[in-house]
Amino acid sequence: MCTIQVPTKNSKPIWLSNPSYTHLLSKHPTLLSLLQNSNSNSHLKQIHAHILKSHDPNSLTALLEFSALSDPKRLDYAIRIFRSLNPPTIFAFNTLLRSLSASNHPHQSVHLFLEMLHCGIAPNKYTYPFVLKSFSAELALLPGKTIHGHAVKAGSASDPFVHSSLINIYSICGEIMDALKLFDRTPNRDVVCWSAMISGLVRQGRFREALGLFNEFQIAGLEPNESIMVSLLCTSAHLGALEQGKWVHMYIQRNGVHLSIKLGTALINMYCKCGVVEDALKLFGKMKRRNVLVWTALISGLAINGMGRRALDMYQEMLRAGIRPDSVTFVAVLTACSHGGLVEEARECFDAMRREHRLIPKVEHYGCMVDVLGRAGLLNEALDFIKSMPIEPDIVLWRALLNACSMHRNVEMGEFVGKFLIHQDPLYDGNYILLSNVYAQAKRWADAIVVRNIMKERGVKKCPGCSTIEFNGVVHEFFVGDKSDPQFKELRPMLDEMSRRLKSAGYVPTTSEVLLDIDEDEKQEVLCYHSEKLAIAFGLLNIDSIMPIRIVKNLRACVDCHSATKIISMVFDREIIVRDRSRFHHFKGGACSCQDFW
DNA sequence: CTAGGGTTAG
Repeated sequence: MCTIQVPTKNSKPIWLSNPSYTHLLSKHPTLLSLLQNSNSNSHLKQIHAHILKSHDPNSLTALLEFSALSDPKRLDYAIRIFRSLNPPTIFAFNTLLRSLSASNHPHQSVHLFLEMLHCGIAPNKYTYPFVLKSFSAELALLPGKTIHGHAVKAGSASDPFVHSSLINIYSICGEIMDALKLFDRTPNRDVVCWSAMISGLVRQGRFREALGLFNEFQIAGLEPNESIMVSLLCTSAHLGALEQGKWVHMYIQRNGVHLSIKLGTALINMYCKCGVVEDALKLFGKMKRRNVLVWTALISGLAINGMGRRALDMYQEMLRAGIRPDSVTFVAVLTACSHGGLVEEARECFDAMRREHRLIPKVEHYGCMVDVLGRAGLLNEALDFIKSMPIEPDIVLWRALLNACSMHRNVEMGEFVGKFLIHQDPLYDGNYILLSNVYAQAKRWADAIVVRNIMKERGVKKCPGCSTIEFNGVVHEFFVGDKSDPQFKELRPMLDEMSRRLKSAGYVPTTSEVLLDIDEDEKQEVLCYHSEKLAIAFGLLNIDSIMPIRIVKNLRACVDCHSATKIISMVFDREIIVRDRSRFHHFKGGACSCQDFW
């Protein structure tokens, strides 16, 4: 006799919210009655025993499906049931492949797929999406291509699900051209096919192309689904294109789109990355469910907007709300500390991460700590910290130290770290620039020039400064010293006006970072044409005077642009918000939100 | 039984 414990009133039927389980259970009403209110493994075993006695293969498959999909921990159990099937059905194979594709070890799919072929069972249109999903997770391009070939031969490649899965794996593996080729050849593109392609472009950082494709999508008269909206928000966040991000938000509101947790996270992230923290907070307040990703997006958003203290408060609130922080949360929390100069708080968080939250710090967490210590000027301590690390420091971490050396004008350490980094990563321009800055700040011009020459000899090009500004829904781009730009003529009077007003406000250009072997006047001239200043001039000329001027640039803010922008915000009485490659600067009334600490 | 999407150090 098999005894099944009667479920109590309070036990939660957790899987009933998941459509696949309801589907499964509806096919097997007996199982439904037994499993509906039970979530314990002993029940599972009892039911298993019961089914074995009844010799009902259908029930056994149903139990396999239940074990494979209800909880990742039950996958082993599912495999044991699978092994008892002789021969396993295509459905059993698919179910296990489906479970593996969502598990932490998707690579096992390949063995199962081969076993399937070995058993003489032909994969069907359900098999391919699962296998491809597993391979995507592993970035396994070649196996993916093999599966592609299989699907073509089997006549399944034109199935819309298989087709989208193929577009997805090619773009995840960086083979955008192949993904586009498939996309172009799609006969009746459904929305998911578009969304696979758009998200593929976004994933590869090809934001302009993604926007272009979305434009085509709209022309085709289709309505975006949630995935496309998330991809668009991600694009807006990367480009700092607030207008476009707001458009998506308006679309959501106008069409009564359900604000899912993913969509909410994407919106919060977009507002933070566009420098509009208030709107991010407003949205956060409206969200009914908040998981660790939502909280982390907000904490990191506050951090990059110079609200380190507020970010830490948020983190405490998250703990009080019973949400467990993950490894990414700690990156955000430590970033908040580093941008806010909160050294002690950072140390506490770093310790709490291990002790209280049982998370092993990864290289990025050590990197954050080096950044915290380095920015605070504790360079020797930062170096000792690196020496005591139980894992190998990476290039990014060393670069944080070099950056700190440059900030705090420590030539000895800067020279050592800079040379080491150039040796490690000779093709990266940033290392040369930082080292030559370190020399220039110490007025060691000859050394600075040597570094620049080595860079030139090796054909390493300095990434040109570029600033963008959104106006009337169009993103305008300005490059450093780009006098050939037709807009430059129009900007000229405003640039002169800026110069005049800056001078009368007592502004003195900071030329220590200009390395060219030229005289002081020329250096000042070079600084005037930094892309950021061109964009500000454009903003002052075109953007409505009650609106803040929002600029996104590709490099870190240079010292001169930073001090000049502070004064411009005062003498022109304009709020100027600049996003540099790692954080925000909110300039207002002559001061910056970063408190000159970036 | 199937495809797509959210947070991450400088």
